[in-house]
Amino acid sequence: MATIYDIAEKVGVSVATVSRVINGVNHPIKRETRQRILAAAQELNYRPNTIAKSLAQGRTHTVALLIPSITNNFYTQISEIIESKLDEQGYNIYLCNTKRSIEKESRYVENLIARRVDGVIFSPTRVRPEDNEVNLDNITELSGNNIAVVTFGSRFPNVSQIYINTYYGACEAVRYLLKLGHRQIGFIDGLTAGTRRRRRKGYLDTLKEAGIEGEELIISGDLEMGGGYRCALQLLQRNNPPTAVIAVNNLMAIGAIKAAKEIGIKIPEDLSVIGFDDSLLSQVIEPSLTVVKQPLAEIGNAAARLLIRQLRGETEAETVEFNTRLVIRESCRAR
Amino acid sequence: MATIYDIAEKVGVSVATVSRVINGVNHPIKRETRQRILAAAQELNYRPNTIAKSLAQGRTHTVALLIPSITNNFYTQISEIIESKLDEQGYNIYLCNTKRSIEKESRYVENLIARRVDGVIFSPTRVRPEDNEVNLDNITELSGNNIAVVTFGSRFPNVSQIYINTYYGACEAVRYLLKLGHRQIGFIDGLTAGTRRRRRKGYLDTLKEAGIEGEELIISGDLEMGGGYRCALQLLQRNNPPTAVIAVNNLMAIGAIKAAKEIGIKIPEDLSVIGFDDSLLSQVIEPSLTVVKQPLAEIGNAAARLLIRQLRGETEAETVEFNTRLVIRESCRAR
DNA sequence: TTTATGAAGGTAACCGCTTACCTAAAAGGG
DNA sequence: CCCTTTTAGGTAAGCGGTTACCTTCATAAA
Repeated sequence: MATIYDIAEKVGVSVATVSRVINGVNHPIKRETRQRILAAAQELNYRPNTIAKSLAQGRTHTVALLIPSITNNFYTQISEIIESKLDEQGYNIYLCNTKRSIEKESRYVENLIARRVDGVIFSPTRVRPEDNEVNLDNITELSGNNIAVVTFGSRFPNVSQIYINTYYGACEAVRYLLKLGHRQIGFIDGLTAGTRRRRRKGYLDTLKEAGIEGEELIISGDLEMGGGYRCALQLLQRNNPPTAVIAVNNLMAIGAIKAAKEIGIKIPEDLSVIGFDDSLLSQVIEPSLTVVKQPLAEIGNAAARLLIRQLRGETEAETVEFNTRLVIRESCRAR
Repeated sequence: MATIYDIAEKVGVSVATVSRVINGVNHPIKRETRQRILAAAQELNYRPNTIAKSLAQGRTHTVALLIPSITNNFYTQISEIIESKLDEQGYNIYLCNTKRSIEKESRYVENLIARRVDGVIFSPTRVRPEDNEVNLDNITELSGNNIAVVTFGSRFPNVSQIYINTYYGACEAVRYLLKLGHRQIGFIDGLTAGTRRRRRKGYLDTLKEAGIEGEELIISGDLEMGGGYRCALQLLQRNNPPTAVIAVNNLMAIGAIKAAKEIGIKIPEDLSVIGFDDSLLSQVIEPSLTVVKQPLAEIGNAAARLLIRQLRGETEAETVEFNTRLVIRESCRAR
């Protein structure tokens, strides 16, 4: 494969001149020389070697997207925006799917440091609340090695991040159900901590304001449809079952609807359901699902923007906060 | 950031020795020296520089996933498998989302050559049938620059590829509908060519065998839900509307169901619907959708396997073929 | 005419690591 | 005891660029 040395030799100039022409740097070059160099490059089918360039310049123009899932609509929507924004700015993206495994996440962090990525957009995984520190280690390792970091989905000190106020989203959902006359409101939580803890808190706080204890109607499952299904079955088979249920993501909400239908509970007549995260699924299921929607496009845009800001050298951490929006469809009814 | 020179100096050995220890190459090293080097590496918080290594070795241990969409379930399912297999083998993955833009695809190909990726898993985009050549250019450019290539979703000569026999999938779908007594079977196609042409051919061939002309019941739209919706409306508002309809992907099938419902056509009583590609959506929609399912996990595994094979030096192109499977749910009925 | 300035290009060190080839001493073999 | 291996390690030339610092003219200004 041709190098700038080959071009230099062919044209009879030095590699410095070739490099300048190829990169269009601000250095005077005779028009004719430039053209001869470009012609030679073409003829030799020259391809710049980004690896060598990265080594020399200490910048790779590569960033990583470190996320818990690439099949979940929430992350794919955000990823699509991020990819498009960063591609525009000349960055390539490493796809790092942690599958909610802390080990894999840590391995990837090591790997990304070794690969000298310029930045990382990171949605950390936590298996248990105590794992907070593990993740902090990963983040401080990255920043400590001079890698720009933007996080979302968790809060960390001194890191640029996107914060989605799902606490109020949960409050709004509960308030809506209270207004519809529900008192027994179940809550289907995830097994892991993370921001979902705040949804649970919003749920509990709002109930308490209304003088209701919610603790015993909380149940946890994995974040998939099956989890929602199983949790709903358990909730609905109590002797004092809820008349409404909130699930922390939309797969679990769908699972809950499925479970209810199967045991003959009509939605929304007998049971109101609210999910988090919007997606086609929520619109396609019958009845269509009322959800607490997170602004995915904005989140993706903001993440890309914060990262680019840092890559340009602005160093102070910035937090961007977004609110959720309750999208009312057909899965809730007054009782 | 510490380099092997720093370690060498600290321990009092040459960089060659350090390099050998760090990489555990097969070269005798005194146990004590090894330990002192490892200790020094630890102390200096040494991180190997993959960039330098790549430059020296001429291999980047990086591959690219070049696909038309990262929000479409079909690609995300496959991508998840590919990521996990290649990660196991020590490869990082560039996420390249072409969004079905030939320009973006070509830009990415240039970029990937410049970045000296070791391989590419490529699902090429074609906007029109004539664009075949454009894509071939991309593929020959890649292989011409000594980059391993595995394609899926299109057929190319002399390239390792996954071939999904959607022709027979389409035939099977049509046969199933014929057996249910349908004669007027509509076909909702995509606007672009690609493998979908084969589905159309399967549809037409099978109808012809049964002595039916299908041409005039073919209609094309974009590959999204809206496209399916609009196409279905047009088909159903003819004066001799179809009693069954096949859509080339599942989003369009869902759109078609939505359209039918809206104009008061009952599914499956008045209209049978079959989609391609399985996903949660197909199961969640009511009635649940009968689909021609493609074996996504197998496709992903095979793609990764074929690529790894090439990365290990086996050069002859290999084609792996998969068949689809008709998953019968509730969206079709005999008439 | 002298001097400063800009145009055009060259030189070579450096980025961090790999690795073919070399050296020297110790161990083993007959 | 001499010769061959093996062990343990060093030397230095790449890999393909970038870029700070020169040099050499030609031109313009004084």
